[in-house]
Amino acid sequence: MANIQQVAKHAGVSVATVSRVLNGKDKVTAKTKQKVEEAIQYLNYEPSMLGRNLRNSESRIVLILIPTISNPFYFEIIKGIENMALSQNYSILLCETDSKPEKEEIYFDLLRKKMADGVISMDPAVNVETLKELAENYAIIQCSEYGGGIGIPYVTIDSEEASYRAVKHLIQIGHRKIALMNSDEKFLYARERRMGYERALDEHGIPLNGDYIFYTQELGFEQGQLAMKKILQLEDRPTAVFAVSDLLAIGALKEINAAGLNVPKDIAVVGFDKIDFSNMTNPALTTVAQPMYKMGTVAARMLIEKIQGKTVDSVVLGHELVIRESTTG
Amino acid sequence: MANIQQVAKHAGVSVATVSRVLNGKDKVTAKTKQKVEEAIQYLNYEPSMLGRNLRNSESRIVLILIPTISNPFYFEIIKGIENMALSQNYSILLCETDSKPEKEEIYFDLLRKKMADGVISMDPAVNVETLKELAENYAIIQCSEYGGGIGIPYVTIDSEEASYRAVKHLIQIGHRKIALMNSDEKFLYARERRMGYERALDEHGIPLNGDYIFYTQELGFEQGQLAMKKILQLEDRPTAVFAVSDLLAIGALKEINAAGLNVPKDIAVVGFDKIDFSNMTNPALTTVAQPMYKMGTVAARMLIEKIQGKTVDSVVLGHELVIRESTTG
DNA sequence: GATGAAAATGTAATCGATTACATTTCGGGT
DNA sequence: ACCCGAAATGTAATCGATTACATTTTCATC
Repeated sequence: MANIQQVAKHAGVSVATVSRVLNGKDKVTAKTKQKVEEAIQYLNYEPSMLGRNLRNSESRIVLILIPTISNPFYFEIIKGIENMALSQNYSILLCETDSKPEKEEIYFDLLRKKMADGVISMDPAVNVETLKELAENYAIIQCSEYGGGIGIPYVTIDSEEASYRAVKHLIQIGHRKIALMNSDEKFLYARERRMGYERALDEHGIPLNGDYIFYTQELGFEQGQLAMKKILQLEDRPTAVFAVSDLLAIGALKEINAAGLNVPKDIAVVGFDKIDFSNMTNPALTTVAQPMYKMGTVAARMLIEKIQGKTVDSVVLGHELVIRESTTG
Repeated sequence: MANIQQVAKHAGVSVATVSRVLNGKDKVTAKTKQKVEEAIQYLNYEPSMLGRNLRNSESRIVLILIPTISNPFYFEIIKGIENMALSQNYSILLCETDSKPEKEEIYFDLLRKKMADGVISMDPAVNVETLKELAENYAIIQCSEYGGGIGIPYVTIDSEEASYRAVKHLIQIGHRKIALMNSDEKFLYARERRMGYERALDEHGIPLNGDYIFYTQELGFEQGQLAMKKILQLEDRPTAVFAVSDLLAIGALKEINAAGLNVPKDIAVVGFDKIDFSNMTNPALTTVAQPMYKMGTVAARMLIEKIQGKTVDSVVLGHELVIRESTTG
């Protein structure tokens, strides 16, 4: 547990020289460098980031805000962020907010107290006012979800278009009675996905049926089951369901099976996100793939640039419809 | 972005007094306290943890080492750790090692550089030698996985007993040809689970059949599929499969379905861990529930006590067999 | 109002690094 | 041998808090 003073003393040089060897940007003679390195070896010295961070007024930590760790949707994004961050010597603090303002505040406080250099928010339920306020003084990027027009840079996909394509696929394979399992429209992406749904119907001359649109409070498996229960009770039962998350879709799948019906023969199902599990279900799920890893790396790069004081622009990434058994049997 | 000096000046007191108000343990007059609080308000002051951490030689961050974030097994444990940690004013840094020593080293370095106060390791592939060495100077707890007899406190379940009960359940509902889908026996828990399997067979007079034991490199879905493929090709096909992780079991499930066979009629399946998804499959999976949330809180409490210099003892928690459709239809 | 112990507050060292600026050393040219 | 600029190294301030110890204030008591 030696410090830089002791290393300097042992090497017979000043702390400045030790620091220079450590950081390697200022010049030191090969000979002194060796002396210092020997002392470091000998004393088993590891520079303390506490001292360095204070001096540099940085923590080299970035926060990732997610509503819950249980949604596999975030896995690849997080990996993307992590790898990019690590390559730039940042570590990531994963923050589960449970969509609760109290927990959100705990993590925002880390930012205010300089324990974190920036935030990547993926929580759609984040308090936009607080975020806007924080963005004036701190580096903040929104990833996947974004509040819309608040001047915080974001990286996301074109939800409207993705939704449009998913529904169009269902129409093209012959469906006309298509239910939409959406999340609460207080979220921008939910509104966008409904618009895509409507545009696809409209374009193919299918009248909009309000009874076919369902809203769920969260994007989980249970909510999917519940919504599907309601759909199955409709008099004029849809022949296809488009769910705005894979977990919802997997819930629907299970419920359809439980009712003794077949996917996709009786009801086709499309999900959204292409989480790992969408491939493990029976049948495998047709779904919209978001470029999650890329999204993560892009978000991380943007954040780091923001931290360095550069101005960064928002990014919209592409997506892809992955057609599997739940629509084509 | 005010600092404590400016607050002191503005309030007309010394920095010591401001610090006392901040920490609230030393006494200050109501009047000065108010003055200070007004100054804090006025200047929008937030104490910097960088300064505080340096002075206190702590980071108030704990590391969680997991092989991969994609295995839902860790969710509840992480939640448990997080909640306990937050309640004690610690934040958690989630570290995905991908079971690679290089990544492991990055995170261990954070510990050495005082960026973290302790580690909870859940990586079975962790380098035991390094861990042992680190444990001499730093607070380290092993959670769920443990290297065995290295003097690092751990919290886990009785794997042998859990495995025994799972297999016994299969025997009790009539199975005698039971395959074991195990992971590499370089891991202690894998050896223990095989022992439980053997004990159950032995106790019921069922001879051990080496052809029924399969080893997989990792505990994922694909490995489960692969192993199941091999099992299905056996001449004397087993009527039941016990997999040491739910992901393996889910892979098996999918493969059995793909072969046109029925679970549990043709082949019964038991998993291990009770991850969220074990309930979402069709049929729902019989599995061994580990008390994951509890495990997390216990591990976190142990770690914090270790950080505070106390000595802590290892803990073995209970488990529970959850019987669902994949064995009882 | 003087006294003194207790309570409140202040002073300054400290944690461990980085770095602007000052000083020393080096080496080439004459 | 001497001079001078460049290169290497050293000195000390700095980041922003906490806290041991010193000093001042308060107030009950006589």
